[in-house]
Amino acid sequence: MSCQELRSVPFFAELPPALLNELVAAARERHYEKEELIVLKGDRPTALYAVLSGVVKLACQSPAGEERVIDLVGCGEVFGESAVLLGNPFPYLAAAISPARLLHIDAETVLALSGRSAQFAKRLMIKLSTRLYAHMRDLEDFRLHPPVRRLANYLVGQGAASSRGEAVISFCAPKHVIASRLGMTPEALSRCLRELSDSGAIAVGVDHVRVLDAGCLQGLSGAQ
Amino acid sequence: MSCQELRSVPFFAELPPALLNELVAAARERHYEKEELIVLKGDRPTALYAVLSGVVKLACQSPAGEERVIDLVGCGEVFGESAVLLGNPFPYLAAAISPARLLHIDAETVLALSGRSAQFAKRLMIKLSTRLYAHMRDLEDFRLHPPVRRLANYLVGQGAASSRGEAVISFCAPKHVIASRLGMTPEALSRCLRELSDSGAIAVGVDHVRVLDAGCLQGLSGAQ
DNA sequence: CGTACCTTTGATGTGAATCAAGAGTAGTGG
DNA sequence: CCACTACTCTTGATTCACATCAAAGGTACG
Repeated sequence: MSCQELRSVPFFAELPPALLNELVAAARERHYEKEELIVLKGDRPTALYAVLSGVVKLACQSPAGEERVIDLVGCGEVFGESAVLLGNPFPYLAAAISPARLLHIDAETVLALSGRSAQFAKRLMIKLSTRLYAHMRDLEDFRLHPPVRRLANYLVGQGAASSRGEAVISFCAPKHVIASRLGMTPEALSRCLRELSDSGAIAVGVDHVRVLDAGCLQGLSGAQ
Repeated sequence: MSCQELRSVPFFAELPPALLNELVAAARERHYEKEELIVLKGDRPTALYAVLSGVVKLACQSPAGEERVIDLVGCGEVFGESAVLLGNPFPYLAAAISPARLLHIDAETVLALSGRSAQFAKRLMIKLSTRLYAHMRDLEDFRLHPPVRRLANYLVGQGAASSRGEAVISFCAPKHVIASRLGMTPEALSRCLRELSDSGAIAVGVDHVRVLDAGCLQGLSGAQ
């Protein structure tokens, strides 16, 4: 583990070298196979996790055992901070969707640093607040937007808005996982994609979407 | 404004006197009428809010203008921290449900203190994490539990579990507001209350619920 | 006492889940 | 290289839970 690698994760990127060294000392790298579990719902938090490569899903499970994907966390992202800070059991399960390399950063160290370094505390506060905002958007989406609009929102959020020409968004997971993330069944996602493609806003490929009319998408997605 | 009053808000209760004095200096009290707006969705955050008395609803609005209650914040609670820390526009609207007294604590001061005091930063991190956990539970509820179960969860969360005898839970807002908070129509809430009362778990009063069989409620609510 | 609002109850409608095939797309082994 | 199997994805038919609509109690307040 090198400082270099740690700096590739935006969450850590701007921290001063002294802190990075402490974090590196508290970190260990681990490889996960496709579908391998990382944490179970209810586990005591022993580490903060950073995804170096691959994709990880966070999900909750119904009593019947079906699972709903809460979020997909990709390369360079971090998860588990709130559990570590609170010391509460993880409220969700985490599992690798593809083969993945993760960094485990010892919970004790994170906790200690959060008390000792104002800069680190600041990063944590910003990360927590950002996550909270994201969750609020999700909750709002679920509570007042129909599936098509949730899909449009998702595509816009994935960068459909960025280029004015034809942006291409590739799915980081099989469609049924994306469907679950968006709170629908695979069948529903399929129909929503078709609806958007019929309206000319997008062209659907096997594992990607080509954005033809970003304006239309954004109109649907409610962004001004 | 006195330190005494500030200390009545759990969020501030354990802070050292020096900090409390700074906070008091940055605080001003304001009264709101029933239904008066406190912040609009999209407002720049100018303060952290603490509820001294009354009840405040946080809500989002659909394009059509109907609103969905995200949370009800009562006496001794605090809201707006994430907006202040991030400096992002408020993602929801806040309005008094009943006549209310609020404390506005200047955003600049909050921001400055969060950088200067490890203790204050810690409180903020814990508050943010706790809120995140609450949101996760909400999202889970919406995504995989039917209305009756959401109601049961809510009642248990309100303290139905505490006493083993007959707990009484009084609604802090008119039923249609509670209904919105629980993601249902007033009609649906009415039917859910009836269902629980028919099953003998609760007895429904005008503005309260008497819990007769906490075990049954908790069984429904999924808590072990 | 009457008006206005909140709540309950019943009848109806609809969006999305579920159920059930079928079509496309890999991976495997002959 | 081509069949064979196992998925994943799409499409259509059906069902169901909840929202919506409509109207009738209740309750509070002037």
